[in-house]
Amino acid sequence: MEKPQLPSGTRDFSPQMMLRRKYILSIMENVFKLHGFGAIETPALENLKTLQGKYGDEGDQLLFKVLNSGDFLSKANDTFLTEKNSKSLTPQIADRGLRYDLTVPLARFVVMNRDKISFPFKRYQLQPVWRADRPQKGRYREFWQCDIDVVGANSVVSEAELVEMYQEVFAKLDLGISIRINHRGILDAFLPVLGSIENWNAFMVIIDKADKIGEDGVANELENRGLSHSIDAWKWLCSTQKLGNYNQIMDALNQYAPIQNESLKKGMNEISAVFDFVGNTSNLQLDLTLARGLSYYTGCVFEVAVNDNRMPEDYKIGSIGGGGRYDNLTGIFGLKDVSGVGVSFGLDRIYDNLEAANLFPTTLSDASTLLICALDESSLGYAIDISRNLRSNGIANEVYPGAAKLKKQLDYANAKGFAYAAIIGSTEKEENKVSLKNMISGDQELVNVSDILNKISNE
RNA sequence: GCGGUCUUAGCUCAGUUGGUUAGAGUGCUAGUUUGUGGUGCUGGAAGUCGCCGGUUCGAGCCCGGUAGGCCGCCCCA
Repeated sequence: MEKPQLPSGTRDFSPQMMLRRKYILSIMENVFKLHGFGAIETPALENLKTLQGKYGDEGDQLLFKVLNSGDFLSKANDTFLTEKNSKSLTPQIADRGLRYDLTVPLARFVVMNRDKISFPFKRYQLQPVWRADRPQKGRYREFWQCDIDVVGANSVVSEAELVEMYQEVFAKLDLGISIRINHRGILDAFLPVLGSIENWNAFMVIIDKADKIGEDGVANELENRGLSHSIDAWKWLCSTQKLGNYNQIMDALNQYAPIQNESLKKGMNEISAVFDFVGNTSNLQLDLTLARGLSYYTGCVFEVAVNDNRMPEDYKIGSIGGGGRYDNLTGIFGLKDVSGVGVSFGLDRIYDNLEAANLFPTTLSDASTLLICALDESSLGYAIDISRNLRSNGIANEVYPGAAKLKKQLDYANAKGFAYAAIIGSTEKEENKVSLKNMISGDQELVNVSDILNKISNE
């Protein structure tokens, strides 16, 4: 016999888990709509051409590719086949792949539908994405992203709005967070210090590890990678992190001679505008070491982490949201000068955090109000009549399928969390009544069918 | 993609230095006076001990491989 098994990194969701996922989703969707965002959906499958080259080399390796239909090997190059050269062979046998995120499909969507869209285009999208990553806690191969993007406007009003939307969603979920913000312009200002774009890239990758390996760890690694000339800049960055507030960091930026250039000025102006527009900046922090991996960001970048003292001490998974501004993404698909900014909520990690801190409302339930229990086959028709009648009055209810033993039916009622059971046997049927039992108190009384509605809604 | 670790009943887990028919709790199921549960009692079913191979008279236990879970690296939601 074949043992049932799921592909690595994928999960089933039970009814209880779905209740909780929908709880999170509905809060987000509600906030998104209040800000005037509209929903779109795009296919799970995209052409590989659309996806490749947008996420850097690391990202490309994590794309799930889908084999072409039919006799896909017949068109493959003989040399690649005999050499078993997967890298060269893949483009010949796989034209499509599963989407890696929702931002690149959005860019494709915007370009393809530019005649129907009025800009600025504010859309939200709640859909799964796939990454061929090694699964771990908080890290799945299929997971949901909840994206909000504003395309076709370059004002930082949008950045500020997105920050506030993060705040609103997590306030409603009652989860404490901190939002880190930085600007690519500020990071680009370090280019003269590093000397070359290669050095700059290496520098960004290394400083991104700061919270793991510490200040000295980063300094050592810079030394090892031949970037010792950048250690002063790193030490300076660290000193800004110790400054308490945003104004002090901005002052420090103004006074640090090696990076005074246009790029810095642009970045600082935009950051300062965001801080001005956001109503409550208590959980918003300017963090000059925030780099973020995705190669398409050009302006502000964001990252959201849980910051809640109800979380278990040892519970740590990565960020639960992130995003930024991208000026050139639609350009790849032939639509120039369209700027976009967007952020993503990681549904699965938000779920994991809420569960770990026990922050889901206890009232979440999809149980029906009433279970109708027939004691004999001849009462089933009567039970179904009552059920239909109550349902048309908006009372969620169900008839237990079949005249099973009452014990079994009540066990089911308990397991599923019914508030009431209506017990029906020959006596009740003849008198046109039901024995209405309150499943919490255990009280039971014989009531007329017409009184069930009142009884249930009054208590 | 690399390293570590784990996998025994539907679920959570015991299983001593390799030695007869592999256990517990929970869940499931059937009884326990006619039609009353969430808390009683009695019984029952359920495991080729992840999978493949090896060592041995004999393997849940030792060895090799492989799949999956978890953890770390890489990267990220």
